Amino acid sequence: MTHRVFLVDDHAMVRAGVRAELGDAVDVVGEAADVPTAIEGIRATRPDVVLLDVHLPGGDGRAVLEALRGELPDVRWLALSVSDAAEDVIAVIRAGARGYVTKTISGPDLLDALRRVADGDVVFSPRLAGFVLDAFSAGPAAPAPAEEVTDPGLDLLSAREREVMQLLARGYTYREIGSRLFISVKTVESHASNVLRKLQLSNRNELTRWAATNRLL
Amino acid sequence: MTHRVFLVDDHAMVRAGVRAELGDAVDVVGEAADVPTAIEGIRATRPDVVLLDVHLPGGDGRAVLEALRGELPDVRWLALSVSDAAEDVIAVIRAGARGYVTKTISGPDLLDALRRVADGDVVFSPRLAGFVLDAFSAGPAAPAPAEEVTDPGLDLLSAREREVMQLLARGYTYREIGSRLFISVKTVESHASNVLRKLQLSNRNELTRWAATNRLL
DNA sequence: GAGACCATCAGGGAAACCCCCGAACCGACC
DNA sequence: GGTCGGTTCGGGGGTTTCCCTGATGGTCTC
Repeated sequence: MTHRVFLVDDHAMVRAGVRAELGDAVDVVGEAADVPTAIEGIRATRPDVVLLDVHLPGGDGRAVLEALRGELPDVRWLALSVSDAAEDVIAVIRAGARGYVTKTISGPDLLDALRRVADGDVVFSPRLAGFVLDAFSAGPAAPAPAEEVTDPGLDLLSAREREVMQLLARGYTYREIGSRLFISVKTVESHASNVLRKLQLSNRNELTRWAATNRLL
Repeated sequence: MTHRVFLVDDHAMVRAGVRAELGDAVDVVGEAADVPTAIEGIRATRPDVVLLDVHLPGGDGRAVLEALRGELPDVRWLALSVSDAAEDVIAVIRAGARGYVTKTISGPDLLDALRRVADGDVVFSPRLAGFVLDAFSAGPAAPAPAEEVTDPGLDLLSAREREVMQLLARGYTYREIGSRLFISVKTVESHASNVLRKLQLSNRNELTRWAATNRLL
């Protein structure tokens, strides 16, 4: 069964990219580039999931969500954004989105996330899960508890990968990590590559920042 | 005039390295590898400055300082550590040390730091100065005000260097920083190199970590 | 036993990083 | 007028990062 998806993003290229990546795996029932068009289109098509860009001209994507969540309780919302700032994530989650992924996500992963959200799961990019959970445990303002939280981030990594991740975040070079763990530089490269891919990070600086903000150092 | 210095560090190699680096520029009147030996030696030799490792077996280096500061008020203390954790720094400064440098410091810089401390100045590694000042401005528990604070860290950097530093810490590549600031990649390289040297960091990962722990992002 | 995952390592290559040197221009300061 | 520091670049070169393909062997599960 293909889920019915509505796209909201002000960049036509992004919408085209999402369409191309998703292919026939889902049914894209409509698109919108701004808040009014999105509200109208979603109201008309009643999709299973709305893939919602957080930053839109003429109001946040959150405005769309808040305008319709009462009216269309069966619609699930997955936030899509370039931003990984905690405030953006938490704001849209509090508004009612069932997930939040960044635009660095791969096509297959996006498809998987859409399906999970449509099925009622809660989905985050691995690197975001940490402070989303922090925010929920700290501030008791969240209404709906998550049935299932996928991608707890660290749990994606094997024990060895976690080990390498820590040393990467602490600034050690591949060579230093290798001699510290008594493995070759090439093995460290493998683990590092896996870590970055699994956490959807593109280089070790993002890893360092991620680890620092999540107090994993 | 050569200052009389006492070394406290549990690693013989570190003590040997300090001796070698300092050469005849100072008079090393004694060494110790643990707390009791240090207390005894310092009491016997009454040096101008004690170069004190923060982490010692059988008690912190702070124990040495607290045991002797009342008895020997003329002795100046310079903390030497591998740690740049805020709590370590602040604890030993509050205990009465007149400075704190990490073991990444160069020989000439260490000599300079020792002389400054012996002369009554307060000396920090540039990257530590930030949160030391923060701690003092936040918690008013510090007894002795510093006559002169050298190396205020961020203040070491020019305006342009601070700008580049921020973007570096945020993970932008040299190329991206260049196009964002409308300067060439080579100029970015120059600024980056200056930033790392001035903050005594060896690569941009350490910079990212430093900026993250100091909330400069 | 086949498949899936993990850990280990290799070769190769593009890009980025970091440093060395030198140079030019400019403004401030003595 | 000279010196100093900041900002702007260039050449050159070694190191590091990151990805690609591919290979081996171990464990675990179905």
